[in-house]
Amino acid sequence: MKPETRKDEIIKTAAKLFKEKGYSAVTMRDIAAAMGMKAASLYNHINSKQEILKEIIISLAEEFTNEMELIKESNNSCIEKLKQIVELHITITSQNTFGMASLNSDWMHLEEQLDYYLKLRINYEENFRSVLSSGILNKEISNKNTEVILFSMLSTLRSLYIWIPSKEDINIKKLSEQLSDILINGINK
Amino acid sequence: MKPETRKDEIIKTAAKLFKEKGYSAVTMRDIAAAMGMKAASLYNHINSKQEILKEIIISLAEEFTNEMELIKESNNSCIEKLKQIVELHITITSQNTFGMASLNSDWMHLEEQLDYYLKLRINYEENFRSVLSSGILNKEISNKNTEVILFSMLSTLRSLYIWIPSKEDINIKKLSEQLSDILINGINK
DNA sequence: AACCCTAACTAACAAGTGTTAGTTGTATAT
DNA sequence: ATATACAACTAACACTTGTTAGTTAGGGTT
Repeated sequence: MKPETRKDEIIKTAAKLFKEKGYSAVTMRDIAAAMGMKAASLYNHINSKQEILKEIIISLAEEFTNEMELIKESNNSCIEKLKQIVELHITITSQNTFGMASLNSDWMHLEEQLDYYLKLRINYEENFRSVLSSGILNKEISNKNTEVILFSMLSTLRSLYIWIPSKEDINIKKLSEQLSDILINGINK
Repeated sequence: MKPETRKDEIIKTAAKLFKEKGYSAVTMRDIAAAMGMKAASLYNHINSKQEILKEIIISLAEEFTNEMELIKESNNSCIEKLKQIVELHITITSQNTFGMASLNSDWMHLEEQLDYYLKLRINYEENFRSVLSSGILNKEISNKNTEVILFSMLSTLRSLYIWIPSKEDINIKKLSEQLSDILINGINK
């Protein structure tokens, strides 16, 4: 829609570098070099290094929070909701693999926004947990340890950013079905 | 067995800090303060910051490599081998959660040892993949996309270090069975 | 008593860090 | 033609970084 501003380009470039080495190991001079300019020039477009991290992480976290809310409130079965959560992760991750790396690995370097991020994260996990719990309650989901299930599914979904880029031209629908199938039905014959 | 040297203490302390903020964000002064000494004093026991990282990561990587080799060469069924891999991860992770954080998040900051680490890692993944493949071949494992299965299981196992510390006094055998069950049989009723 | 080893210290360095101030060239609007 | 805004620049800052050199105190061995 709206054209990409110079600020957007900086954030995108930074996210790429953050994915490779992590927020702390990337310097403003690294980002500037990748943009073909000098470090000081970055400050014509952004206010601080910290702001870059915030922009990357918070927008993604809010996107997850909002979409999760929609899924949770829908009238679908719990299994169906789980499938939608899987697709949600695959969709967002394939659109922004670099940002997802920061979201998962560099959130602890947020400063002012750390509490807000943690709030969103906890909220997301609680909604995820409640989908699982009600699925167990109404016998859609086998009565195994909810926390272990939650941990296992979330671990896989959160790691997608490491794995997705290596797959050239991913088919979101197909990958989503394959992964849902494995997470829900396992691999046993 | 052998008593813990001062060097071991430093490595352990460093690993704890690395888990919280990552290798790059932890300074030698941070490590020294956590040890109750000055940064320069650390160099009576270690040669460099890089050496600390190497000690943490390489010993763990070699442990995984060796154990995986044993599992692979055994005469157990593939499903049984998968269960042993799950238990391997849980055992090592619960013994050294801090080190596992570095292994998973800070390996890219290895310098001289990076190539060696990558060799071990690739070898490990190939052995894992071969267990899955032969399981599919002899119909123990359903014929789903091997790469998606590998990714999903590895993601969960590699994330254990984030999750295990919160469980007070874990029962390795029990957790191992629960997790294997979920990874192999899924959650469907 | 003389020695050495260990393990801490203080002081300092050279390089690198995020960031600010002030300047300059260029395109657009008046 | 003149003014304005944008987006780059150079130079520099105060601080932090990993690391080295040299010193000191204590305990064990000769």
